[in-house]
Amino acid sequence: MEAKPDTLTAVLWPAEPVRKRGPKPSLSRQQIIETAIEVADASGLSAVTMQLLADQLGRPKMSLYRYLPGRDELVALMADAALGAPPAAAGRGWRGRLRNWALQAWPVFLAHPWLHQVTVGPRVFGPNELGWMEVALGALDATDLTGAERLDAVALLTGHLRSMAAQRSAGPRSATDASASDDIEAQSAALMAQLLTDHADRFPLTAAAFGQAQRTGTTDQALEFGLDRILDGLGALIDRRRG
Amino acid sequence: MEAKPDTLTAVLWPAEPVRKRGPKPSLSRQQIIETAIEVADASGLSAVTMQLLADQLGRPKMSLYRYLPGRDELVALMADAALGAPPAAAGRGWRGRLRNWALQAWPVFLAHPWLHQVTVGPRVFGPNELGWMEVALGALDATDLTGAERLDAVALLTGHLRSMAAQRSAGPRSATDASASDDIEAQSAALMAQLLTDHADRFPLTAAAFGQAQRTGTTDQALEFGLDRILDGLGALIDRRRG
DNA sequence: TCTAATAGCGTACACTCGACGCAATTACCG
DNA sequence: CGGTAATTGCGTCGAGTGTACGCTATTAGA
Repeated sequence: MEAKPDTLTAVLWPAEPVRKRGPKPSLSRQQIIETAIEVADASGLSAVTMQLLADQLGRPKMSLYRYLPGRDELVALMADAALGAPPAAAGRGWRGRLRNWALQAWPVFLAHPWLHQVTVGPRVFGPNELGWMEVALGALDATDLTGAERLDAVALLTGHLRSMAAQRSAGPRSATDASASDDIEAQSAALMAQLLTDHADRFPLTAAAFGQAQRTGTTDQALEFGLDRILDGLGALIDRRRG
Repeated sequence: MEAKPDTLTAVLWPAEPVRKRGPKPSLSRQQIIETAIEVADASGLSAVTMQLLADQLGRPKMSLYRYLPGRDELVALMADAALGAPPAAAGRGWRGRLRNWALQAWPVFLAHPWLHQVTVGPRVFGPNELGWMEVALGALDATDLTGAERLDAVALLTGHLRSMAAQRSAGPRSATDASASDDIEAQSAALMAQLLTDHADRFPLTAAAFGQAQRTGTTDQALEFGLDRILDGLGALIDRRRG
């Protein structure tokens, strides 16, 4: 129920493995995490239930608690595992590297539609998430930005990524079918269109912009739009600092 | 459990009030929403339970379902009510107006630490949320941006606001005490500092940036940093379009 | 071989949201 | 001024959820 930062740290940053005495575990933490990620990818994070997970693994429910302190810790482990190892830095200059970094993170969020609602707010970072951050900060290493500015810049980028990822996949839904990603976005757009035609007098600008955008824009364009705007803004600051 | 777009629309955009025949309701939907917002502000969104709400109102639990189809609809109504009526457009030029718009939305997110996790993803917009969007689009009305670009620009801004709001208040926590906002952020920072000193060899850039930032940066600075970067980036595009 | 530590996991318990249906109340209409 | 019909109040119940606790079986180390 409650947040347990110390337990989360202990789980995400495991200490030395001690020699065991008792019987051999018939399951592994990695196994649980992997199937949990599969379930979450297919049916949403709310479908990741200790009961379902145990059924999937062919064990009784309570046996899972030998490997994990609780569900919160499982989710944290899922997030860091789903993020995966950070990519190698690639690209020309800070801008190219940062852009590549974001474009490499994007498919990760698309592959795990629940990831954006978990990598948010004050939390305990896992090794992989810290690794991604390290790579992003590496892109800004040659600039004259201060430490706080670099962190803020990376936070701005990740915030945009998460925001766009949220647009793709619904929030706390428990979708049963896998074809929900496009459906939900299209369904939401249709509903919005209906709403705006019904109340076009109260929201004329929104109705006009939406009507025009519906023929041209997609979410991928929104991603690139925000990305380029952020990079432009960062570029202006970096140039100002250097000059 | 499931998402019900049509029900949400019916609740958020109520039709004409029909004349009633039966006994007079002893509660009102507005009353429920208000106390639900109070509970959420004080103890987090997860504390908003039908049971607790009913206790707070001095009624049995099931009586609430006469006023609301279910919890999802309640949360949607809470969100639109907490957002409140949009502010009047104020400021010089598109930049001043957009900046004011964001700075007026910010305290709303701070006052309702759960709002950021609800105004996310494909969803049914309420009247107030659409009103806010209309005002933001009004700021860009004099520019040469296309409809899609204007929507993307507003989405970029709101994404940043939500991201910063999430940084302040924890995610799905159920904080008991009210002094959690500063505590959690400080606690998280301390934990991050500990983590980075423990593994400074693996994440040297992050450790350096964080150590430098911890003495200077706050979350309010991060908000303004991202805001100014976004506005700079939008300005570059707008100037390019005009020239 | 004996012992001590560990894994497996059955049985609770305290919660959650919500479906259903009956009884009481009140407004409308003849 | 009735009688009818619709609406509210809400008790009961079921299907979920996470997890504390403690007993038994197993196995590595002394």
